[in-house]
Amino acid sequence: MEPGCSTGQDSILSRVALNDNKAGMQGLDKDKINKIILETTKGSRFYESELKKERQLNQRVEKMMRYKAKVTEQQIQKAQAEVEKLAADLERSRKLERVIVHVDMDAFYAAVEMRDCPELKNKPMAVGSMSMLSTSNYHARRYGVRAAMPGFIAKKLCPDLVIVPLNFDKYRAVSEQVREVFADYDPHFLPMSLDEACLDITEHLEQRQHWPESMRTYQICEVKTTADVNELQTTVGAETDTLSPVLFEDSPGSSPTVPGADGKVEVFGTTPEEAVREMRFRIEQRTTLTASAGIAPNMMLAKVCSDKNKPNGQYRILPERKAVMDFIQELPVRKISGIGKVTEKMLAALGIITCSQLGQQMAMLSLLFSETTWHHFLQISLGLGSTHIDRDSERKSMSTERTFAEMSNADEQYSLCRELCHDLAKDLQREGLKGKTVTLKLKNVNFEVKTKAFSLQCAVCTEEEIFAAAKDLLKAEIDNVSPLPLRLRLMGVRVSSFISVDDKQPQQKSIVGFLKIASDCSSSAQPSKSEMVSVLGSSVSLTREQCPETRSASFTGETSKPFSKWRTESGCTAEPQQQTFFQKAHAKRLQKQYEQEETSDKIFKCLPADSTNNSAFIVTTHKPTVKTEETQTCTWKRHPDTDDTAAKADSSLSTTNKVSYASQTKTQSANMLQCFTCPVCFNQIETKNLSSFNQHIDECLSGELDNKRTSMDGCQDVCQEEKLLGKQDEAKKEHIHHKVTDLNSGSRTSILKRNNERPYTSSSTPLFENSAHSDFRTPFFKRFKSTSEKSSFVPHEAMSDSGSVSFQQTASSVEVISEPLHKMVPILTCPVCSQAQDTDDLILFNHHVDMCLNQEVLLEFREAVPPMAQSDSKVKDLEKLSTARGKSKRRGSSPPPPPKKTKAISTRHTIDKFFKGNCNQKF
DNA sequence: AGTGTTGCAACAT
DNA sequence: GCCTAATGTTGCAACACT
Repeated sequence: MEPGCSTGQDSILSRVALNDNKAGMQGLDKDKINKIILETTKGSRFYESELKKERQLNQRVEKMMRYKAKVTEQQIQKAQAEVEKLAADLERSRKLERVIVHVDMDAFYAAVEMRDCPELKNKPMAVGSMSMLSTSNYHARRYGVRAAMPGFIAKKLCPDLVIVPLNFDKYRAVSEQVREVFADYDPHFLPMSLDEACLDITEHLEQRQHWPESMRTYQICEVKTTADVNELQTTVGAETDTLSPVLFEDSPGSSPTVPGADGKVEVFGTTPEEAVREMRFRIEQRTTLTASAGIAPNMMLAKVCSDKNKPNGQYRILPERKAVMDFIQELPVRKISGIGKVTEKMLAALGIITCSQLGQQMAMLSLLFSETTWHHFLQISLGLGSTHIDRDSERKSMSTERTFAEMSNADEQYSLCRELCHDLAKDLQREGLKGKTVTLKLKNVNFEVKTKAFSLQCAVCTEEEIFAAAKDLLKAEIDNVSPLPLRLRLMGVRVSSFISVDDKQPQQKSIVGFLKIASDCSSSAQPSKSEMVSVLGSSVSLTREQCPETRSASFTGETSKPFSKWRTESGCTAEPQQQTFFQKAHAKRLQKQYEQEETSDKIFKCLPADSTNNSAFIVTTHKPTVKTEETQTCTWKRHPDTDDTAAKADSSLSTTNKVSYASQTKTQSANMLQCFTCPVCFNQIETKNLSSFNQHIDECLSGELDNKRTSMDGCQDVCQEEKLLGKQDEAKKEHIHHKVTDLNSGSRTSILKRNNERPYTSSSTPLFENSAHSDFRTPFFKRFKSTSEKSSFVPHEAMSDSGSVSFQQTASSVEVISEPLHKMVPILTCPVCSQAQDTDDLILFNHHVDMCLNQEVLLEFREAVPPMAQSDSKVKDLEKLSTARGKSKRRGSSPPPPPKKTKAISTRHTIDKFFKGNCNQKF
């Protein structure tokens, strides 16, 4: 046996054996079940693979223990001080006022199948295939059959098991019904998966206090499943006494739907428990399916609570520190979302099983685990979690993968690869996504998984483009094992690093490209959604030919006609289908687009007017050949507790020359009056349907409105502004003025300070070393300041020389932002016409630039635009690909990626949903 | 040489 | 005989820049 391989049967059992950490699985004959599982699985390649993983994990544990043995008392003391300090900080920031609810449908897929096929109700059944089960009903769980178990093993455990194939369309439809109920309690609820969601019902509860009883009264329609469940309880209960008492018994807060109650009414109270009981009642009435819920002051606790009284039950942790700590004390760490098999084992090796033990060993944990990880542990031990439900997390990647019987033939492998690329391309195009990284995932017959990624210069979304990269990665792997065949059991293709609106210059259909009739270089038949968004968001993109003498200076007014050198980068152009685009677009996309613009830290915005009428001038310059990015951003970050109309001005000068105009309008719900910003004339158009808005744009494009709107003088704009403001409430008007004032009073220093508030995107390389604490740990881990400390520092860009130069350049072009303007009158020079503007009002100035820019765009358009040089970057990608075999290539220091904002609602659980952080260990 | 950035692999649900 | 599929986050090391 090799060193560190102490894995015996007991150890491997933790991997392959029954995991009864699931509702309905208590009191089973685990030994008997495990014996069957082990007999079935032993000797298989899967088993061998699990053994290998187990050995690796054991080695990790041993390494950790060896390090632990070397830790000195002095180190522990020092660490203890740090832990206590952070704990005190965290304690101070504890928030108990939100009422967070986590709802989880009971055995969802199985319940849906049982509902639709009554014969299944009293049989042990599972949903999935012989290869893998997704879930099982409570009958099947009595036999040890559970989710993530292969069907063939389940059949050994329960020969009568009925396996029903998955039917996602059906589950999606039911999920939609459930979500409609959720939306009544929190319109911003966060779906975690088809059967799970997190809600913040704080506001609902406030309103509910004033509701008359009639609004809390529901008529009971008898739900058959309840009767059946009761029947089931009797039946199953008769079979075994070990059935969990909560399994089929209504818990105190559970659904009031009882047999014989048909036609009666049920009145729900105003407490959180009553509101959640009502929600579950309504779900059951609507779908005849039951749900369980957890109510707590944060998401982490709510998630744990929802499991507490499963099925068909609920549990609440009162919003008091003591209640939280009492709940946490004896809670096994494995119950916490984010602590998996590996972490559980690592902690168990340290004698940590419960959350209170976790708290007791924090000093040691801080020495053994990375900063992120131990911070996460500390939060758990204090019962802290996220109190803010963020629905805006966007999709980061998209992939498709397939498992199959052994495939060793290279031709077949390439053909499958192409097939996967085809499917993925379709999915990407459906969601309008393009990404720069293509990853190939391979699993060989020994269950060894390997992923190989390749980053392209150009974002891709077509089958050919993806396949071009994927097939090379595959070839590299085939060559690697040659002359032996590559024996695969799984292949997957993923595309990630989605480009943001700002980033997609080389491919983005500018309004010019969009209007130009030309063939689509990307061979993508359909315009992507992002493209639609970019048009809808009125994003006009021009790219200037690289021209050093006009770079940067163009914004200072030193160059007389800087924009004359701009041309469109519209290699990917579309048919003039604007009508179709607009018709297809949903108002939400406009909103999303605005948010994208707002959160991008690589844009310069003179001033967004307000949240409902947001017009911003964005200037970024990039010089692709220059390695250092000259970017400086000034951000007025939205305070989380304030309203959503963040006053914000970002300035940046980086090195590709790019000007884009973006304007966005916050929209209302579909059939309400909506306000759109015309991408041509920038007028605010109020309309109930997009068609009339489209018509308006058509008119603008045809020049009719263009002619009508010849004046660019401030008066007209003021009138328009006033007109608009008149339609908003006074508060918003006030807000605009406030923002202008805020901008004007911002001195350079204050801007830099505010810049610190810019949220840090996650970086594996911390920015600031904590010398005070790093001394004794640095050899093993890089130690850095805690997040809270980081925020008090000036961001690295702000401190860099190039950053300050860039800032000044920016500042000189938009003096409004850089000097204490309440003391001086700014001179605003239009970067398009180079004329000094006789106004200090940024709104007016923006309007002027909008118009100038627009004139330029239309002029360019009329003069027929040369095709973009996108092919250059494609050639580069090909060259890069050809040299990529077997070894990863590092890219040069290109500008950091801006926050990726693509549309998506994550339907997966992520640790981050419950905390901020992950659990990767150092060992 | 020190530090920031990027890509990959591992680990999580 | 047979052990899924999709997606997110982080640590670490290699690379690039100053």
